Amino acid sequence: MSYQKPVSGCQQCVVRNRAICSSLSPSELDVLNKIGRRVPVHRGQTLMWEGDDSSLVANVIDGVLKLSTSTADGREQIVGVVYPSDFIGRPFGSTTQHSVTALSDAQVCLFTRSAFDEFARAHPELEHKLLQRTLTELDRARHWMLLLGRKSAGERVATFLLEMAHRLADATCAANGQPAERFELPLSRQQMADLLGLTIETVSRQLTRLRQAGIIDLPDRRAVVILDHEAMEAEAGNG
Amino acid sequence: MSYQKPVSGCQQCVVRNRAICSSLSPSELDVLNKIGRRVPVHRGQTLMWEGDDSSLVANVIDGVLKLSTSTADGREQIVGVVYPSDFIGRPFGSTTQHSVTALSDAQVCLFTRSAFDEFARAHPELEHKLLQRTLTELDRARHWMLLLGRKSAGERVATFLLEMAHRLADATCAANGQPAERFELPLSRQQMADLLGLTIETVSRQLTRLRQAGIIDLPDRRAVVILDHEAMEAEAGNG
DNA sequence: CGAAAGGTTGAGTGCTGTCAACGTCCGTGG
DNA sequence: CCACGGACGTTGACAGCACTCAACCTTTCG
Repeated sequence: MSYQKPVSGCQQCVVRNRAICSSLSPSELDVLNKIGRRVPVHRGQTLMWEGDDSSLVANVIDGVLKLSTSTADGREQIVGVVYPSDFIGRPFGSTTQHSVTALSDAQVCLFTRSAFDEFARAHPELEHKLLQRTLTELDRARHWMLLLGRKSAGERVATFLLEMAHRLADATCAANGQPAERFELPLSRQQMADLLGLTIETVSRQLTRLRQAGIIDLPDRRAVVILDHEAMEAEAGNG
Repeated sequence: MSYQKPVSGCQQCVVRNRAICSSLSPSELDVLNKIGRRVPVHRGQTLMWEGDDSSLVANVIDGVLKLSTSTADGREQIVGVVYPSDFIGRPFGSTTQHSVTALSDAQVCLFTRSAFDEFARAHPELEHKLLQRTLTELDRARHWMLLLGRKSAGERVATFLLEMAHRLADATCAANGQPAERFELPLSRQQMADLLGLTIETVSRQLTRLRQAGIIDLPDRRAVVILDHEAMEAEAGNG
């Protein structure tokens, strides 16, 4: 991993006002500046490995990354997807419980865990932001457990697309004036399957079914257009 | 819900040294004492409802409770099981994302969220304990996602029994000198099914299969004895 | 242009859900 | 004390959804 010189200035950071650092004063930021390094991560590169000693933590500046775990025989489950301003790694703990891999080229602001832990202990406002973020992630993870434990393949795929639309959508208007949503998937079919607890073939079939039903369009492999938002909600099992 | 007089003394609390309150000095405990109330909860009673305004939080003093969510059409998923010294409720957030229901008669130390939030903001050591606990819960939830997304019914039941044994086991020795573990399940078959993302029939069949294979014994409806720990690990898919 | 990676479609199987009957345990009330 | 009813659990028959295996198509890249 190629370390670069210290972050030129947290003040100019694009996630300055959204990441947990937003709790800090300019002088505190200067200190943080000295212990963090901005590091580029290439698509497919794994930043942390499941089971490793937890020696690094980071803020995501740009790009999308996955968190994943595997069984002994190689079955994989994606347990989280993180976006700019999200926090990754396991502070205050000895081992990392899941791997972190870049889904797109990305940039992260990397800290050694020991330096970050020490800094965080001295800055309660930062810990508070981290607590809020962790509580939100826990709610999200538990909500996903409902999908994995109780939803059908059709419901899983529809739920996933709606969540992606919610996170990524460029709201536009179709020619007929009906609202439409288009976005680019940050995941391959295999990654969607690993997130949804399905196989690649089942994901593909469900997407085809939704397309043939006129509920979505798939202009290319990575693009999705939601044509009928109401039908999607029904497909997702939301009332 | 019947409120009782304020906790007579946190100093004497059985979870005093394990719950997040362990971060507090005697004088700080006195303050906390004034805003918390010890409340009994009967088996089956629901303390918080999914979707409600988050107006209460609590520490578990005694008993076992479940956290659960449901789909619009009534399918349920248990997303967590909490034990004495665990924290429940959603501080610093407006709504509760899952219901909390007692699996056994229980006692909790209840706070209004507003009072707790205010107290926590003023006591960084308490927030730090809460952060550690939340990070651990997040790791646990994400690990359970692997079970729900990727494991077979047999693996799920075996994994669940091993985790229960780990949490509850009275280590004993069988007559032949081989180590054995016996424990009482805090969950009914239906609740096990809701936790594992299975049906009650499938749980029952897998238990019968493990019993007939000589890997476990089921002395009565709620008791389990693990006869062959190694075989259980293999059944659980832990390589 | 060819190969490799990613994605779709089809045929068939099997695991787990559904529906139903039956068994067991326990508390209640005659 | 016994009869009854309800909650809980087990077992069986069957069906269907999702997985497996395989072929084929599309896109990308050397």
